[in-house]
Amino acid sequence: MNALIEDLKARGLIAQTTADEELHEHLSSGSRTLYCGFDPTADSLHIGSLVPLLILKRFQEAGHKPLALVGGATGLIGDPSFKAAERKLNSDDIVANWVDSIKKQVSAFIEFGEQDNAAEVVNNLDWISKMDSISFLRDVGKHFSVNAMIQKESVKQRIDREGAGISFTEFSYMLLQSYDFAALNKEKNCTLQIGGSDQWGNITGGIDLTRRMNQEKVFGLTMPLVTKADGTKFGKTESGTIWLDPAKTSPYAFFQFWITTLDADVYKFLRYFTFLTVEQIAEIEETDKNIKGRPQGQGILAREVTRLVHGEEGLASAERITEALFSGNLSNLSESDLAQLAQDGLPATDVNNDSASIVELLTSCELAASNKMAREFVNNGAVMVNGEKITDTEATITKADALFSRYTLIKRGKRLFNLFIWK
RNA sequence: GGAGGGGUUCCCGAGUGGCCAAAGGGAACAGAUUGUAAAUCUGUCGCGAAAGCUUCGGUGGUUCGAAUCCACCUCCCUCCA
Repeated sequence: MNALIEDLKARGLIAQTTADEELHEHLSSGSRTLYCGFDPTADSLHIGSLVPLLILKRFQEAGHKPLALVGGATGLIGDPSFKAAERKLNSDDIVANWVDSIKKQVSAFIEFGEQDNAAEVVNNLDWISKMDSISFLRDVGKHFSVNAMIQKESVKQRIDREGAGISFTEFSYMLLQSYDFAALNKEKNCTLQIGGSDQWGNITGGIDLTRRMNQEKVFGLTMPLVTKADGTKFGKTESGTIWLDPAKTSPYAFFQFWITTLDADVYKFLRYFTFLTVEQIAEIEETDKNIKGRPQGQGILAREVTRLVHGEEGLASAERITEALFSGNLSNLSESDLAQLAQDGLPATDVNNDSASIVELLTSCELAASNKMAREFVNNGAVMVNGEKITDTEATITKADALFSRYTLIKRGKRLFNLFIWK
């Protein structure tokens, strides 16, 4: 039995593998090369890609060589797997830009350098763009049966469902990804592909193609889809997707995302998203069972994952804001603390007058979408100004009332803040 | 190329001339309760203080009145070739 696979199993991180026993043997008998693909569908990855990224890292720590494939070519096509509808094509230059930013992000998780199992980032545009359409159809396409392809669960809803449909472009996606595996096997002796469970069809396609083109036996491993106990979608909040790019989701917002993890999910997420051992996590869970009130799991999860993604500094800034806003008294904050909060990525807005109505302030930032909503929030008692509840919709906030004549901190609801800076 | 079916407010989806800012569900938001949970209960959920205004793929038309009828355009789907 292979220790790494056993650990992944214990963490619940394995959905399916091909040739289970042979895979154990394969990984135990030497340093292997594996890859995972990341298609550029935006200028940043989001936390949905965190599980595969961390698994690449786990493999590397176990002595294997990870390849992060950025889909410069496949990103131009669009993966139809389990997607309800055909997607819009993005232009070459946009995708090329995305490839660059995603390359950088991916690089933060795995070690490069001189060691034998140093990571590499590859781009499938490098080999796919070299292939002409005749070779594609003769050398790759000939190995695929359309009969088999339309049977794949991943495209079923597009084929069966009334009102859906799939273009030849997206239908061919599987062939490109399959060819990636064969090409990486040939060039880099890559023998394992990992991915989310939605990639199973594409991965097995690649395994078959590699056997046919290269006469090589290669393996696949998929991770389960990350789900939440309440059935809502993982990775989204009221303010949208949680990105890995700190410019798109601040370390503070990122930290907050994890801190609000449901009790029912937190230990599972600790196993998925941290490098704490399963034994350590079991201990945390055991301790939490015996304390009344707030469990410690969410805090540990938030700290571990924020450190992994944003480093010690990002974690420190996230914790500073969290500490200031959620533990007790705002009046304890010094002027430099307040200045630091804005620096650390707490949403902040400049105000150019000496006074403004509460409604104006709320609508001038993300806290309220319209005057109507702003009034409703005030009426509901959802608005706090510098820690004091405001219930008068006509209230005026002045510079003179500001903390240090400069800062007004407004809270809407349980955990949404905006700092106003008077000029 | 031919025939047919569609595009409704964040999503799904009802609505075929006035009672429609538009059913229902989901998501979301606020309050109570709590642990910055869950569950539950209450309220909100186009804009506007209100009068009212803007919306049902687009443009134009019929009508006292249109999401609903007509014309053209556009995008999507299904089947046939």
